[in-house]
Amino acid sequence: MAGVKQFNEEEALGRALDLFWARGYRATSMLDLAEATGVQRGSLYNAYGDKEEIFLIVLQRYSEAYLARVSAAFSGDDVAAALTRYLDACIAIMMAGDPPRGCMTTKTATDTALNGERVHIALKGFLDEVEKAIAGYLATPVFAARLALPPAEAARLLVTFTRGMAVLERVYQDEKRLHESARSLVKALVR
Amino acid sequence: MAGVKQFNEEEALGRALDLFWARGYRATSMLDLAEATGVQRGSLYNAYGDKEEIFLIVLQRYSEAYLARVSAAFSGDDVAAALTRYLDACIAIMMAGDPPRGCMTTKTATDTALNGERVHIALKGFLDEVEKAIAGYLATPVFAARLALPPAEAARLLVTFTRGMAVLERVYQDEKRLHESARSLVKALVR
DNA sequence: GTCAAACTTGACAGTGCTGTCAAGGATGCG
DNA sequence: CGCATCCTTGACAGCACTGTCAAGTTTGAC
Repeated sequence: MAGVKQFNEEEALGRALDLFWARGYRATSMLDLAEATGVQRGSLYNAYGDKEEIFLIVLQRYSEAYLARVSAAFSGDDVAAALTRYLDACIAIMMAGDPPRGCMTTKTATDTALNGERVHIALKGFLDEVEKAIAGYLATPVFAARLALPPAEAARLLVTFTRGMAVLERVYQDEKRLHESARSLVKALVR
Repeated sequence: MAGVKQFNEEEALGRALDLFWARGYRATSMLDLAEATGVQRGSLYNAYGDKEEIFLIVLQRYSEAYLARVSAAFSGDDVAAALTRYLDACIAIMMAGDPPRGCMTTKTATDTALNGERVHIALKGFLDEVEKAIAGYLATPVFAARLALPPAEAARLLVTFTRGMAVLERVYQDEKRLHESARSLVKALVR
């Protein structure tokens, strides 16, 4: 039972993501991770050093998947439809799981901010990327023409708003309510 | 040193509020509260039962102060100015302290949601009240006439957006950025 | 003055988490 | 085959927090 890595790293990191997602960074202990992945605590320390390192790896995967969904939403030439698709995707991401797991980055961001400098920087990087991606899509002339705001402002507003939805999801756990708010935002944003 | 309550309850609860505000519900321990208030841990258990009880009392005070600021913002007959005052007040509340303490209810709401059933219900009640109050002010004809959305929708959107600002405050700690986003929202919301 | 009630204090047991380490076993290279 | 290397495992020390409690002290009512 030793000599070479005994566990499937892909699978273990996937399970670690699920756990961080469900509980947030701080509320997840190494023991939790060990149980969820089936890998002994000592092995995790040996392989990754500490919880922060595991989280950073896992956030990278999360980020890639998230950006892919953002990209998928901004297709076609109807801004309102694209924005609605994007916001609905955000809602779907948060409402997945039983109980719904919410938004991993929002949970972590509000986890007293000082979770560790590197985690904080990684979160900032994630939001920067999302905002930049959205701003890029919205700058398409066919989209920009119908927006009530310049693309960059609209992108920032959307990022802020989706974080707000993540908070309200935690409080109300009411998917319908989130969709309604999302539609309101689209109405206000599209001329 | 006994027989009758030795500590100033007003002052102790005020300090408890400061601590919950700075750290969030979960990250604040009874020991922290004891140190901050100068009241022994045992005395706190004796007087209030447990942390949840203290938090509920303290949230009530917070809520009253918050609603008073909301009310103050919605004066005059210029919607854009009123909304800007409200959002600026939210920002001011979050940026106070050194380091800035952020938004207490947002921190607590995202603290893994299951902080305790009563805390959860109290948070819901707080947001309901804020939304209701804003919707009431926005329903004033002079305000409603210039909104891009019905008052109820606008109120819900504002609540969601301010929660989002609370998250971004944690991530970027950039007051200017928050004011800019706030101005964007006002632009989108006022016709 | 007496006494029950109320408050304070320090201590204790129990739990859970972290980070480290030594011992032991498997592996693959030379 | 021999051996250094790498991984696993269980254990340990240390720390922080919770909730409870008994003992002691003060108070106010009678």
